[in-house]
Amino acid sequence: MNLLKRYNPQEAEKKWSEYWEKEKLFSFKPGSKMYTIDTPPPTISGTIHIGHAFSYTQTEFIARYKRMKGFSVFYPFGFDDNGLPTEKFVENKRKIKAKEIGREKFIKLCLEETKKAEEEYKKIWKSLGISCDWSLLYSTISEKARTMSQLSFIELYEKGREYRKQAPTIWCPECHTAISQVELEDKEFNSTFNDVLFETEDREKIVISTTRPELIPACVAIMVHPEDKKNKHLIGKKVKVPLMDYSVEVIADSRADPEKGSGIVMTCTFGDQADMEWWKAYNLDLRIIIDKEGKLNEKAGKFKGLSILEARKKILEELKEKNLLKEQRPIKHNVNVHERCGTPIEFLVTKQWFIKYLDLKEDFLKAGEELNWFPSFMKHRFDNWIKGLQWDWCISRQRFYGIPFPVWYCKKCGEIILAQKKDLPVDPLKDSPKKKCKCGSSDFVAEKDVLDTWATSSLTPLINANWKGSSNFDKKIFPMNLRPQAHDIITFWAFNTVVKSLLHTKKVPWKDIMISGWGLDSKGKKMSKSKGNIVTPQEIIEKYSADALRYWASSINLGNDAPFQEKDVQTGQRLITKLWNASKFSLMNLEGFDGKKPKELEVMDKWILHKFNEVTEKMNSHYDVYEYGKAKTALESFFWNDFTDNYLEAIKDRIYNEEKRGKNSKASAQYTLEKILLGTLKGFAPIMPFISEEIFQLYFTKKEKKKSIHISSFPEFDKKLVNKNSFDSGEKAVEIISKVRKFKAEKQLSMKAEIELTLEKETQQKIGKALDDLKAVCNAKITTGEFKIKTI
RNA sequence: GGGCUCGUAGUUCAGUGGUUAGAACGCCACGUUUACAACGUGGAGGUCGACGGUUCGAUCCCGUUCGGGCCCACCA
Repeated sequence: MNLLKRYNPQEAEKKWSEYWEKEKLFSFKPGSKMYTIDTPPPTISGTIHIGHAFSYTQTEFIARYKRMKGFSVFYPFGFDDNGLPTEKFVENKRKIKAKEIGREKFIKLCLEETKKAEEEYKKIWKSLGISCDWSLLYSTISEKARTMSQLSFIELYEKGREYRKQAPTIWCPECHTAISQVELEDKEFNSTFNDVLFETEDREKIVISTTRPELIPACVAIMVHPEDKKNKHLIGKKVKVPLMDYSVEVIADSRADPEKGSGIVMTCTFGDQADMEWWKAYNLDLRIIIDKEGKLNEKAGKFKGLSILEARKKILEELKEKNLLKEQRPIKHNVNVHERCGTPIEFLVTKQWFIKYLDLKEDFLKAGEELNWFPSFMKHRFDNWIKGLQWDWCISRQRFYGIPFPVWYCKKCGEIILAQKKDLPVDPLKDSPKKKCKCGSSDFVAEKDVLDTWATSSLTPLINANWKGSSNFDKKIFPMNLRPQAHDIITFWAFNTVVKSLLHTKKVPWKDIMISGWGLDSKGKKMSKSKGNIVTPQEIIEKYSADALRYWASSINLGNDAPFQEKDVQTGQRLITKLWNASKFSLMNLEGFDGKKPKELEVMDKWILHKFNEVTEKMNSHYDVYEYGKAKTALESFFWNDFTDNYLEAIKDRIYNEEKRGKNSKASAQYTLEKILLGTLKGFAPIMPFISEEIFQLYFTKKEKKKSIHISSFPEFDKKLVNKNSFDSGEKAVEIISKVRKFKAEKQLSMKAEIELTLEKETQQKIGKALDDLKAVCNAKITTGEFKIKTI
């Protein structure tokens, strides 16, 4: 036993990590008692920070706890390695543009780079001690995921849930690509509100205020509120669009706010979401004047070729010249921009694939009811999102690196041709349909779009359950016990997974959903490369240890965000040192102990067993509702305050002075020490797996007949250990000890200094046989009388 | 504007309808004690964001309000 050595976390963590892998400790074996986890696949975007370590270790605490509770834990790992974030990562890393080097070459590079990045991610996750089964690794671009994602597409098409339609898309003119709503953010701009004069067919001048005069050539209607006294006489009239030679109709719609500007709105295709709703609702003309490069096209007449900002300037000049610009007021307003480049987005109309689901809102809300939410209030976000849904799910993206649609179109008749299920996965650009079209033609056009990555990542429970279409999959794995994830993607990942699961299996995908917060920088701000405030897990692991980092992550209540403070990691490191030292003391004094329970246990021993039993009960009930932080706090406080500060001090006399105190009293201490140390290590094992394994392996492997603490059994509450009398005696003794310590500290005495301690008869009776331990700890002579402490 | 959430010691956070509101870090004093100076013992430090209400009693429950955060909507 090498107990004199100081604990070296770097060495030990590497050693145990390799050991666990070699022993295949965490490999999943299906059994009768299973616990299945739908692990979030991190997006491959090149940046890993401490926030990732924060949320992934929280799942990990649960996985390790459940394993020790005897569950066969299904804990796969995955990567979300396609889609725009990955494309951007590869473009930046290789300093290329996807459009410039072409589809095929770009995909090749993406596959290369994601493979490299994944190895890096894997290394970090392993160094964190994440106990997933790496043989279950999945990736959303893998053949299996491509097959299932395409299968999902085909099945939903067959169910009549999918349609393809010309529709407005969010478009970034800077990046020349369609983007999704998730990729938008708000940015405040200084702008001007321009009062422009329009003229009705009967020569009435009306004022319309706009921040986007360049969209005047895209005007397709004018809206006023039906109850607007000032303006309702305009309804149904034709209005000439300034600078243009066409007219539009005035329509009544309650979404026009009479109090805003002049109360009259110009509807363009498209300036914002409201325009789209109006366009849809009134079947308006389509006048798209902005092209994919962000320039005005021929529909803008003489403004063709100008960029958006040039056109704005030019049109305002002309309006001024013609006296059609009544007033300009500076305003500040928020505009949706693309998060990657900060460019205000535009809406273009393109053909897209959709999943129809607005009719299923009630079912989705019901599904939310069926799930157990931890913490419960997170469910509100899910409900709130569903209630606010207004659009079907657009699942097509005009990108290169993603899962292709298994779809061709007949050149002759336009028929949609789907791939055969048995041929999946297919790449329509390389493969061809096996049969001729109904019309007899075999001339096809491949669908070039790729699927939204959420359309695939929403299948993770099905991918992991080896779903094969219809309801054919491993019912032991699906539905899963737990979906762990952070709160920012409740509306995306959690919601989309519920959608797909209901559509394919009519079941909710999990029993429980555990929502974690974010790990933030020390000021409580999100970590990002551009802000330069990233702290990586690697640097913290190197400087301290993975256990200490995990300690920090365990100290936050479920669902809360956590600013990263190095001092919290230091506290974890201190706990590790304390555990090592306390174990060193214990193991040194367990040498020669025969492991047998002595006939009678001493009072202080029964006291600590009782206390640990209480802690055990708490830990179990906290873990069962995913409150790992509370479990850790309970154990930590027991370990530090009761076990090391009081118990270890109390038994020293019995251990060191066997001849004076008797053989039984030493054996009693040893028996208890062994029990409590083992229990404490097990309790800490899910949070700090390395230090607990290190100490376990020094002494307990043979005793427990387990090759690792992580497959030993978690402490359980034991009725037999409840002992109210000994508990009361012990508490009283500890109370007196702390009074004595205070006395000595105030008198500036050494803790070893001898004193005379006067205790009332009643107190002495209450403390009972623990009085001998107390005497030794306090180095006191006991006399009887009114409570008093005196130096000698 | 809507939903949720947070506001407690210098800092980061626990916590409960009921004596005197806790921990860690930091600070101060003392102590070398055979697990631990990578430490121990003790101490100082709070109007529980503000205002009302319910209650015998509110940091906790209810209402209003102020301030921070997240999500959504708006952004003519």
